[in-house]
Amino acid sequence: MLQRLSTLFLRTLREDPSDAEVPSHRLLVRGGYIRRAAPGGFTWLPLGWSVYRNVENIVREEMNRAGFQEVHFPALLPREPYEATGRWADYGDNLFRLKDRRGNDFLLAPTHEEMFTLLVKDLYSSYKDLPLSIYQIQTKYRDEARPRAGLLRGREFSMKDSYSFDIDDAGLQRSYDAHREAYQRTFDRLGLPYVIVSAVSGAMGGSASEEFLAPLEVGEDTFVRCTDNVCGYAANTEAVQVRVRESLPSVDAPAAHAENTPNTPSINALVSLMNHEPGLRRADRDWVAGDTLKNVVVMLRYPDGTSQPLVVGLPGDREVDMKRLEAQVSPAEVEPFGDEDFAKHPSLVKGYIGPSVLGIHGTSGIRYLVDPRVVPGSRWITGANEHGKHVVDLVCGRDFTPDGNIEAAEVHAGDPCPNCGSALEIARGIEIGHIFQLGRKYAEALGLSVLDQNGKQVVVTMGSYGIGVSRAVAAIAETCYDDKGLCWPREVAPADVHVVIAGKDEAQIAAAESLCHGLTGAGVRVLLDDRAGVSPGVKFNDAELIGVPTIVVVGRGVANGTIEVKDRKTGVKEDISLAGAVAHLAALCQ
RNA sequence: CGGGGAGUGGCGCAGUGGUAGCGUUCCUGCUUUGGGUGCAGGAGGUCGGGGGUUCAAAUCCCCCCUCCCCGACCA
Repeated sequence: MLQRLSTLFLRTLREDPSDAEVPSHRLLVRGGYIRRAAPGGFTWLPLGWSVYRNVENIVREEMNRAGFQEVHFPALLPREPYEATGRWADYGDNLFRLKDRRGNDFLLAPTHEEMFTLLVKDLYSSYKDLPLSIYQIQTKYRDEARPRAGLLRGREFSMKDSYSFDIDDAGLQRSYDAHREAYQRTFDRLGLPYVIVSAVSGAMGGSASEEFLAPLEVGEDTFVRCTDNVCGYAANTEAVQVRVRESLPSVDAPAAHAENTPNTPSINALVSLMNHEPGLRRADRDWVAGDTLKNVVVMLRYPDGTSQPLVVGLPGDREVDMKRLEAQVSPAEVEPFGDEDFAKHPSLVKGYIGPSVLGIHGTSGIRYLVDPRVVPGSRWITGANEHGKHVVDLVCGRDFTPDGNIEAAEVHAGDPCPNCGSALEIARGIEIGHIFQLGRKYAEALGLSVLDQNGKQVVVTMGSYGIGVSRAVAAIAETCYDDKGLCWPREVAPADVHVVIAGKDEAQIAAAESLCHGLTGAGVRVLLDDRAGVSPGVKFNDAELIGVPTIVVVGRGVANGTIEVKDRKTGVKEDISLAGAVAHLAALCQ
């Protein structure tokens, strides 16, 4: 393959586009790979499309290698299947909806669980047909509230989505493991570093799920992992399970007693007062925020329009993490509890809410879920449900009983690893893949079952697995660039070798042409900068911006029978003889 | 959706009521040819959209759209 810059549909930019912030967006636009075409939508130019296809092909090859078969669905789909699974409502504003000329509802698919389930139902009806894993590489549509960062979060993007179908849970586990392995191979080939983290399944439903995150600061996901990888634990913050003892040994705490604590609607004010008031001071040490039990009220809004209050109790040194809370209450959305809501619930005294009125059996009737650190036997200072008063020595299990636990408290760096107890660290990552054990949710909703060996109908159990293909292009760019431009791994690069003709000397041009002819004959993909009247400086800069892994300069060395070979990533240059150049470069490119 | 910033030629920017400018890109000619050559001439803009105020609006007022950042949202 030989592409000539003299005719390539390309214009590089001399300056960074002002609306691009993250490196991948900035450099892909500047290098002439993509152009913004719509809010959250991009046009791929020849160089970009070439990289995109390389990535797509690697994904495809690895799926095929694992024995998964490719199919292809429309992106434009009718409402009914999504109605059957409840996702027409659950997806909310994020779903692109439209009507045909008869007024029938359609959607642009955000993902295809329903259609795959129906397709298998359409064709298969026996356990003998299973297991089955099929996939597609398709354009997906999600009406994101805020598209951002170029290709990293668009409203139209390309995704490889696979679905597995098994007769039982053991089969699902095998299919899941097969996908997990295929994903590891895929990301290894793409040159993408990744961390596999435990995740929550969110709107997808189902049980076990893991995310593949490329650990990069520009990523939108926050995850924790065991510092120095002591035990290998890693999880999305949403999925972190706090490790606590079941209960504390029964303490000989005095009976709970209410105290006057005027003007202490905040934890800080309360702790400060408790430490300064002689009658309230603690003998052995100062009170700290972690001694208090903070009760946060929120309103849960469900997709059907109903709403319901919830109180989350947690140690006063932590805030509620909205992402973690929403992951727990999904598909409900969390809204702040406003003054008018307080007016409707007079038993809740803002700033002084305590457990005695909470719980579905309490006077307020509001569900009360607590952080797992609030274990039976733990002792707290908390609101007395009276303005300016708090209760001290309130013991969980003795003086109050919550309705249950909830993982909604912030995770802090240094918190103990749930697995081994060593400190956790917090990092950011780009979600490049996600694998789910869906279970039977979709098969049940859409009636996908097969006959087993005994002639009995068995509901099929499913998994779903996604790789963001267009996002992977951006993620790869993010992992490999410098102040001069992009720097692609060879397998995804738009070419293997970028040949620059440095001078206008006939001998140089002839040498470059002959070299390129030899290279393409050897199966090397070549980009040739044969632009006449363009100064060498411009060509060098463009070559570095475009980021092909090997740059060859055919210039004044030709007089001595040599050319220069430069590694884009390391910057290492070496002069090699023109005579052996094809063999040398072909070996370099494998 | 909340907070902040911004929309002027392909790209980067100036322009606070009076003839739309600069740099770059692009075209022509000469020049230069190993790190974004130099000179000269030229092309390219309904100033995000709509309404309003005014003799006159890129500029002032109102509404909307879009982009960027933070948060919320988000397989």
